[in-house]
Amino acid sequence: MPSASERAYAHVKRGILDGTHAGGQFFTEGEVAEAVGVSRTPVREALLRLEVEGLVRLYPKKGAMIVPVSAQEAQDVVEARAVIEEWAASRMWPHRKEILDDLGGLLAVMRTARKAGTVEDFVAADRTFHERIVSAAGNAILTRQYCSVRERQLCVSHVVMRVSDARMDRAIASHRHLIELLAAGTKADFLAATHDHLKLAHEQAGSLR
Amino acid sequence: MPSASERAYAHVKRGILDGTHAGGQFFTEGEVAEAVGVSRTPVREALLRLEVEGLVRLYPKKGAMIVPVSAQEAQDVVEARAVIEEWAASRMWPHRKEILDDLGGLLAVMRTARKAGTVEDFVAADRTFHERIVSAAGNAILTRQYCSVRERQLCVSHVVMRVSDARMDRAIASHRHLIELLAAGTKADFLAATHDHLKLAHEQAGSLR
DNA sequence: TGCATCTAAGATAGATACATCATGGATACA
DNA sequence: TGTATCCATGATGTATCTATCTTAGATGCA
Repeated sequence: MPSASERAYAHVKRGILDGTHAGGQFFTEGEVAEAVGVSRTPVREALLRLEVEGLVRLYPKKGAMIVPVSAQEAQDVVEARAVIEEWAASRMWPHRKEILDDLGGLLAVMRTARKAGTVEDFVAADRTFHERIVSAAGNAILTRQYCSVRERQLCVSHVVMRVSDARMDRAIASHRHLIELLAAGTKADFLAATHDHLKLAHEQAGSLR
Repeated sequence: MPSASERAYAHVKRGILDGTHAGGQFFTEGEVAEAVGVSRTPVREALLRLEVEGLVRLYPKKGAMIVPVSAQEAQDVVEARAVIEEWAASRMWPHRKEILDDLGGLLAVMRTARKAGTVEDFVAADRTFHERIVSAAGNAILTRQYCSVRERQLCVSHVVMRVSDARMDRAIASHRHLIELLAAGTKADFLAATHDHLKLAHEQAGSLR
């Protein structure tokens, strides 16, 4: 059984990420404590972690606010992704063979999720796909920061758009292309494809404002 | 007067950053609580924040350990810096005039600190110098991550090397050069100079292993 | 001597109690 | 009626207390 503070953490985070609680909304420690069925102490720890991650903002003696997603932030998230992913694409190139199988498996998961219509699974596989590439670049610090950015992007997604079937199809094709290039392409082509892949996300974020 | 939890946070962090407490060292909440003169509750919060930042690692029911700096991590820190700073250099170029005065002031601070031999001030000014450049690129997420990386680099520095007079002189020259390029150089030259500036740090980190 | 087990000390995790502070509304006065 | 002040309410910040868990060391047995 997970600890009380972890349950509180997961509860609040889930509420934010799945869009149940919109940005800008205020809430108190007591509310969370009662909802989760623990005391305020573990809730405080959970909120603290969430603040460091940038999901909530704590106002001393007043309460907690879910950080709203601004148009600016949507852009920032996508740009941060691009900076790290494009660096990673170049850096991981020599190690590409080691993760090809993993990536193929994740692409299969995406296909399955597409057919089953389980958007959650699709998005998760997409995230893992790119995380595998980034972690293959071998820098623990940047990998960690990348994961944090992707998580933040989940909140943004709820504001910006819904994941449509067409979008999933395009994503599948794009990921398949990336795998093909890793398996039997040139480094330059792979970098270009990575860039294009991210440009798509950039344009989508741009549509927010 | 700062809150109890902030005092605890500052106390522990200072101990780690200035090298008083070496990496790998264990300590308990109670020790910190007694040293700072507060109860264990705010200490817990402080340690939690420090764990998220990656400075300490908490072992459930056992205690806290100061994360030791490995050779790998020293490399990772420098590389993370380079990735963000080189991106920032390119991105902030159109806005360079807005921060020139600030940068000049910081260079002056570095010169003063060099003469006075106050290494602390020198290092702080150096950090702020680069943070200004990164924040001028206008991405709040990457700026935040950059600050976190730089902070981590402080721990690394204590392991890798001491800041010598010669090193300070070189740093001052290098920063002056960057300012000159921002004031009246080309973008390409500035990017190249940024790259060189970071390569120096990279080689220093390489000397750790 | 070597190993398994038991026990006691000490640390964290969590709950609860209390102090402090911010805020909104009621009240008194001009 | 408008405004300033006061107070009640409710939230956080901190201290303290209890339960649980980990582990080092003592103890007993082979």
